[in-house]
Amino acid sequence: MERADAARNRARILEAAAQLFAERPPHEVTMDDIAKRAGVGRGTLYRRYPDRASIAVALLDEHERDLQERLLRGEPPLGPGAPPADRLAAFYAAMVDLLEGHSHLVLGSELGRSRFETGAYGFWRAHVRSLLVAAAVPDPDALVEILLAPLAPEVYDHQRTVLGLSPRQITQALGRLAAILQR
Amino acid sequence: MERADAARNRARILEAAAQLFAERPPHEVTMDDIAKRAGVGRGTLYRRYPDRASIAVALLDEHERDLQERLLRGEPPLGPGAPPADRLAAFYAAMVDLLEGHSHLVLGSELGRSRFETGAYGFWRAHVRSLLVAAAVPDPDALVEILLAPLAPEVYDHQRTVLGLSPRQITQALGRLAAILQR
DNA sequence: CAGCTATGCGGACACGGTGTCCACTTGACT
DNA sequence: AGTCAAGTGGACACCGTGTCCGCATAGCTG
Repeated sequence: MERADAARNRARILEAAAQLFAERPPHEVTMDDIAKRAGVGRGTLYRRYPDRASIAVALLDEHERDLQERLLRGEPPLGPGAPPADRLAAFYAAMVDLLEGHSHLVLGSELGRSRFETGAYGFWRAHVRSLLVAAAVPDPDALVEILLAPLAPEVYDHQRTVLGLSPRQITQALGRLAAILQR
Repeated sequence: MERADAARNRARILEAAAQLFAERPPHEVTMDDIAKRAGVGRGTLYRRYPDRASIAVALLDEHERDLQERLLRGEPPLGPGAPPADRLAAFYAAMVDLLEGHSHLVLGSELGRSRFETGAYGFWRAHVRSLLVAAAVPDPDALVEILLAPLAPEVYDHQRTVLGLSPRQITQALGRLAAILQR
């Protein structure tokens, strides 16, 4: 049972963090900044969010839930019903949308390798693995991570920012990757 | 023109760093540790290597040079002469060897996104891009990063350590990826 | 409405790593 | 041997982190 002031502060913290991640590169946002902006003490901040990553994860949570829902019960080709290759391509397209809209948040998480331990990643992994199984690919476990690797926020950011690729180009290239499942 | 003591100290620093990266996770190795182990002051260390990443890059340099040489002038399928798909598969296999042998170094670099700025990455990129061009793939620029993404040290480490995959399994899965070029 | 309790708050604090700076040393050239 | 610039090393100040504990207050109870 969460107290009213606790709930209010959590909302403040998340909003402050969202603002800060939007206006600066993530490694320049300190826990102190977030606490200050939220009008909250350090102790209060650390009580719920032990580090920057957990804040960004919380921020992304709703968007991820939404996509998860569409993967499980949405219309094909994203949802069930379409051939695995098409569903994978649709998944890639949806992830590009998500990265595009919230890349600074995802990047804010600075997850690095701990990215693999988030619940969301586990879900993507399970989803893609099921597509691989449906497509009768040998050794699906080995291929899953490889197919998810291009969705790493750092990779996407580099493609967009440094190389100047458009979301559309990236989506199409990923679509070519998804075609692997067609054999 | 480098003075004799400077050269000696550089060698010491690199050896100390190699030892430390081999015996501990990278984020537990501080610049101070490296300086201590090398028997060198902090100032001396920072003079050449402004951060941990640059040390790891220096350590990896020779191995990368070696692979670059084999890509340019070695026997097919790694070197020139074989079909693009085969050369890409061979490149993947060689990279898995490199990651397997020196993963703690690569990880030590903690490159994160700055990984894309290293000279070695630029070389991999140019190489794979040339294979894509040779295979007449549309929009090679968009596909290059995607094909290199699975070689990110974090991804490889996760596959090996957490998922318990063997280098052979990973190589084979990457080989399946390389088959994209066959159409 | 008053009293109670435990949950939550917040700022002070100690710690550890980073990077800089400058007085001193030492190698290389004359 | 003398000169001087390159190189050295450790002290120092700074910053971010995470913890801890006295205090406030929300929410329950009678």
